[in-house]
Amino acid sequence: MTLARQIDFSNAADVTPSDGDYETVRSVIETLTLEYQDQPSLEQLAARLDLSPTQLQKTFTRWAGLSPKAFLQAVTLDHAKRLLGREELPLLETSLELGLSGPGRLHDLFVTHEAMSPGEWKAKGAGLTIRYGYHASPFGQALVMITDRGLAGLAFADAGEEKACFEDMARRWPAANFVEDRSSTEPYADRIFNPSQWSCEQPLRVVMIGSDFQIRVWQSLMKIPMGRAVTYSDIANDIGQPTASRAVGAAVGRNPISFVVPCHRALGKSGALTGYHWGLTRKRAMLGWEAGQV
DNA sequence: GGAATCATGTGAT
DNA sequence: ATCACATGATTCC
Repeated sequence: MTLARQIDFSNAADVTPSDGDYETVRSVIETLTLEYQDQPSLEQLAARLDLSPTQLQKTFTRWAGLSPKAFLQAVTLDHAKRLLGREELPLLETSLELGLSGPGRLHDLFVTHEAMSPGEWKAKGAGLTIRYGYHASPFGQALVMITDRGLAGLAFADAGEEKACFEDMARRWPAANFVEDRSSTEPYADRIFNPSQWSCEQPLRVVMIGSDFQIRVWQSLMKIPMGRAVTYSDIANDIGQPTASRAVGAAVGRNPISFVVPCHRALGKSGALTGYHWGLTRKRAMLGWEAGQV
């Protein structure tokens, strides 16, 4: 069973599922954004990947729920600015009082989150057992990390980079004890990347391990609904430190639970995608993919 | 308009 | 102390 198949629950019936979708899609997005000036045609893109134009069209649409053309539109500056939603203040203000560990509806994937105490954070994960495993996802190989209190980390790796990806994550909690255990991380992966399983009856448990400042930033990110976006300075305002937008950027960048904590919905004030720890292409992919999940 | 420049908070070394 | 940042506003051409 492939994740690509699970995700496209709307019209999966007439397509052949394939695990390699993200590779294809990634390459198309990269080309499209790198060379958008020469507007490469579907034929040209397909030729480079050794696919027929119709194959490519189908693969892409199955993945995103959006044709390549519509996708491109969904990740332009223009569209990003719309996502930012001029002057409709409530976005972040509304759900301000969530508290640290109360359950709540945080973006469209229902999660409860709790934060590690400052002491636990300072211990750098000492005494903590973290189980991890790799799973296929719409955005490449996903590295899932869990503790007995819930999901603690989610990272992405392109083929061959799994090792580096793991080390990147493990560095964050150097004193923790890591155990590979694919079977216990699998349910999390299933759950996260399958929108039809997003429900509040059994919320996804998430545990945030980070400094006080980082946790405030991440909680703020959780309030951004799917299909919307905010700027780094919006977040700075939300946490009551309006001049700290740059620090916010740094904290967003260190978010260990990418996608679930929707750090890809933070944009520069101009609407430009300014950066992403796991690659700008992936940030575009996530934004476009979400645009197709309506 | 766009490049260069500065003020800026946080966390790692 | 110092430094690198997924920023943003200002100030020059």
